[in-house]
Amino acid sequence: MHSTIYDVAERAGVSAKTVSRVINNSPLVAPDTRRRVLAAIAELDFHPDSAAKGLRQRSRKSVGFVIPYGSDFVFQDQGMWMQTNGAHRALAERGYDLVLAVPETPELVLAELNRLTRNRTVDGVILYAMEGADVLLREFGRLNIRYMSLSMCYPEQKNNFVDMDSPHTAHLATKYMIDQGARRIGLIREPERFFYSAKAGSEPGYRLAHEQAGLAVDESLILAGDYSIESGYEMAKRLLASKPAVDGVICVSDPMTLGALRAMREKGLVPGRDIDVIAGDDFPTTRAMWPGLTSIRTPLYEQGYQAGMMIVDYIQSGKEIPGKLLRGELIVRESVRSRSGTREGLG
Amino acid sequence: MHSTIYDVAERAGVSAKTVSRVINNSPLVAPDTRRRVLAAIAELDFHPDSAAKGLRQRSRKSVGFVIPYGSDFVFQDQGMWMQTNGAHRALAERGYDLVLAVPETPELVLAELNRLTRNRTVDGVILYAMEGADVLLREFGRLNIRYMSLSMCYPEQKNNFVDMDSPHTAHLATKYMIDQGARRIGLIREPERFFYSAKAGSEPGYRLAHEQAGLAVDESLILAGDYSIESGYEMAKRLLASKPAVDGVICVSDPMTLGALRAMREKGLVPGRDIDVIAGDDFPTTRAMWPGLTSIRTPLYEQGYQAGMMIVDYIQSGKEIPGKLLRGELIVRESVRSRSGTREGLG
DNA sequence: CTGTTAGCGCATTCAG
DNA sequence: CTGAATGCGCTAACAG
Repeated sequence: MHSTIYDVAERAGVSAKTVSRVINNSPLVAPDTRRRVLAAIAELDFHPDSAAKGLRQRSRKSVGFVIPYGSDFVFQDQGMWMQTNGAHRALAERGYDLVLAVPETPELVLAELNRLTRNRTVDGVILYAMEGADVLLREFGRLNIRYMSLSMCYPEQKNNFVDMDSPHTAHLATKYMIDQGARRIGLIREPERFFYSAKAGSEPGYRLAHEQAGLAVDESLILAGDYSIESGYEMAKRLLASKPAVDGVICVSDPMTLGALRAMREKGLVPGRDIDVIAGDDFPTTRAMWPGLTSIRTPLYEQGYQAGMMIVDYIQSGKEIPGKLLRGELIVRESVRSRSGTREGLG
Repeated sequence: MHSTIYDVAERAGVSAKTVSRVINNSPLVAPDTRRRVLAAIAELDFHPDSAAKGLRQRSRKSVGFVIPYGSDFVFQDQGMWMQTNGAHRALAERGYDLVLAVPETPELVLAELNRLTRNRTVDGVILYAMEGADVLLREFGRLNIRYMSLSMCYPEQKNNFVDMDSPHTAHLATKYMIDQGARRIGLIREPERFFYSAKAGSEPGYRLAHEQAGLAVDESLILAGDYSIESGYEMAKRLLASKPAVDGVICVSDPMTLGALRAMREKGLVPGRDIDVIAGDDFPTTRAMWPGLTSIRTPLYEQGYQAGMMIVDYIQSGKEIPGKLLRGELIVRESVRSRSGTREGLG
């Protein structure tokens, strides 16, 4: 049924080791020999057994993609899928497989990671940041587990992460809204438990923009969501109830934006006409539903891709990789009123 | 660093084989011996090398989840992620890992599958249905590859699939809309290339409901989308331009629904006030954005879960598994006008 | 109930 | 440039 390296060797009239050399692209094979071996491989449709290879080389050529599943936001979040896809692409390019892991509770995370790495199912892991990840990461150091985290997990983390430069994007968004004339801007920011993401999330950027504009920050206008639709709704309701009323809202994720928009709809407020809105992720589905929604576009696919590349670098070099920050961009549409020009609302 | 089965054996004062028996839950071990071995395993934090095990047992205890990547709809589709998650959960429960594969072009699909299975990286695959899958599946038979397809891949497929009972759901939706008074209902259905999904997709259900109501079907009102937002937009534009005008639209997926809603918005039509709409998937994000959107809810997580269970059954029994159809439900909200009662529109 | 022997398929010595 | 011997860590087969 399955042919082995010996079958190929016999057919090509060489030793198994030579076949092995060809498989592994060793330069120490005569061109003609290589050709004969390649032909034999093709004829027999030979595929080297990954388990045997892994046993011998102590590497499975695969990476775990670990998503600690804690709440439903995981399922509501297209971003997760984009990151996964980016990581997969990078790994595939480097010859690694992606093994998905979704521990159901925080307590299971370490056990699952331990299993995957200790039994050599994977050579390393990409870990979605979550509460308590800082503790985990230190444990990894002790256990010698190669990892990359998607988002920073603690303030001093210097290596092995890919995160968004949230302060930068938040600054862009806030500055833009202020420049257009908004004066009381609500911020629905990252959850506390991801707060160390990119050196403290969006808040510093928001504050900086205010400072630069000579505007005081009303602390009650900074609220943390948990990335869910519901939290966006709740936080926006609070913001809309503030006095004096907010004239703009910035949401750092699309699901939260959806919730916020619902709260506005309930009050009869139309984004771009009655209130300013900057949305979070610029997912295709959000774009389609709310034409003209000015958005922060975060390179999520790219984030996953970078993480994939970096974990392979780490695995192959054995050296930790300096963390990387990715910048999003502001996509200007019509949900922020232009006080200087004509008033344009959304249909 | 990593301890082996021999280390454990030595520490427990038994042979390696006995340790092996304990690891594999063989009943042929004295309770006391088992305890001693278990203790040694814990003390050494021993995890049996999956490669060595796989080599010996000719099984990696893993399943490939293959998503042929052809177009962006993959990224727009939260359903994919739900299915993946369902499959992962089932596999985890059965002790299998999930290996993600996303071949970039149709030509690469077979090569990738061949690699994964022939080199024993996976024991079987769950394959997302796509154009040409029927040909692939026959090839699998020849190569003795265990597979489950998400959706039927050809009309006569009897085994190894999990699909939605689309005719049933479409019938539910269409009947409901007719009962509420709609008379010219547009259907934006599955793409041609997935048309064999569930014995010909939604169309039969749509037709049946018309027949039962004594209504003729206007063929020009049945249009195929490609699951993308854009296609929903285009198809809806055509439907809205038909004469006499359609008074209702049924979309079989949420992204297509979003496109359709945009087309309606452009014409100033409000669902539930000026036109009836039944949406496709009932994703959380869609629910949040369009309160009151009457929807078909399809059990996508369940579909993945079933596929996971069934592929393991197939792998372990060696026997093909009869295909399974899952039924969605109709979630009634307010986007279909009730001609009998009061007229209620959407805010 | 437990141990011994052998070998899964490949790649790493170390020789030529 | 090529090959022979050896073993990665584990478990089937076969004893006891």
